[in-house]
Amino acid sequence: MEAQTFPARLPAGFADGVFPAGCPSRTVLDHITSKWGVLILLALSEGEQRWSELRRRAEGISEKMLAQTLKTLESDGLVLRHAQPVIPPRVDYSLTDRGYELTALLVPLVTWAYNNAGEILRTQR
Amino acid sequence: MEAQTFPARLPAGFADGVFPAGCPSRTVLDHITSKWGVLILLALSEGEQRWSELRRRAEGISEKMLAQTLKTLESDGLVLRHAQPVIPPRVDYSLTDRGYELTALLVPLVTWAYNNAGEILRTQR
DNA sequence: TAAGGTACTCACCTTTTGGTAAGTTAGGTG
DNA sequence: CACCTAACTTACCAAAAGGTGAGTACCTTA
Repeated sequence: MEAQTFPARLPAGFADGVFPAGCPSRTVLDHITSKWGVLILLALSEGEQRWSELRRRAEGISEKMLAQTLKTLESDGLVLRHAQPVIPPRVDYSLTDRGYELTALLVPLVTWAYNNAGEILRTQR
Repeated sequence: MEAQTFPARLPAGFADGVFPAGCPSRTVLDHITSKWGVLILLALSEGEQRWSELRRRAEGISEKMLAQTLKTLESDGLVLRHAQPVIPPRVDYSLTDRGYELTALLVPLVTWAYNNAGEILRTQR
């Protein structure tokens, strides 16, 4: 009764059970699990949207953080920025294929948080 | 061609596409997507572990953050703390059922990050 | 009697994160 | 000619996160 089996298994790279400090996946994980990153990715999972629309959806985000978050996600190849040279400016943001791949995993997580948040906070001491 | 269908759908509570600022799920989401929270949950998904073992696995974590993270996860009902009254002290940490439910969703996400991190960072600019 | 082992806590300080408010761009509109 | 609009950028400041090193408990072993 040594090797118990659990439902979900970590990738082989973590076979020793250690999550190395300098591992590139830490950086990426930080981006995609950041407070605002999650919300923006989720919003975009519903389709292409403009800057102002994203601002509205991720309630409470500042312009600074929206800009910063979008830049990070874009440079990670998760979000596509399509700027039209019109005045006033119009910029549409959407997910790349990689972004869709990711939100497919992110949505269940957020859904779980949404469904369980009530009971979790209610039963705190 | 108005209502495009995407692979993953958000819960009905977000039907308007807005993620409210005061929503309880934001708090829970912050806990479970926190830098150290993810790592601890993942480590525990491999089975019960002692304090010192968790410290080793979540490489780079300080004792302060380990204590803080474990307290948060425990009060969220995700982690179980089992202290044995021996000297020197021995404390075992494990996942609750709710914790396992969560890691089942978390593991695929981290696996994705692990598999894609290399290419994401390589193709930056 | 002194040192060792484990799981912490605390005070203090640094670093990072994030908010606020103002400024920028340039053509279209009154 | 002044103002509007949308999508930003910048400087400055406040708040939060996080690291460091010391201290604690207490029984066991040398």
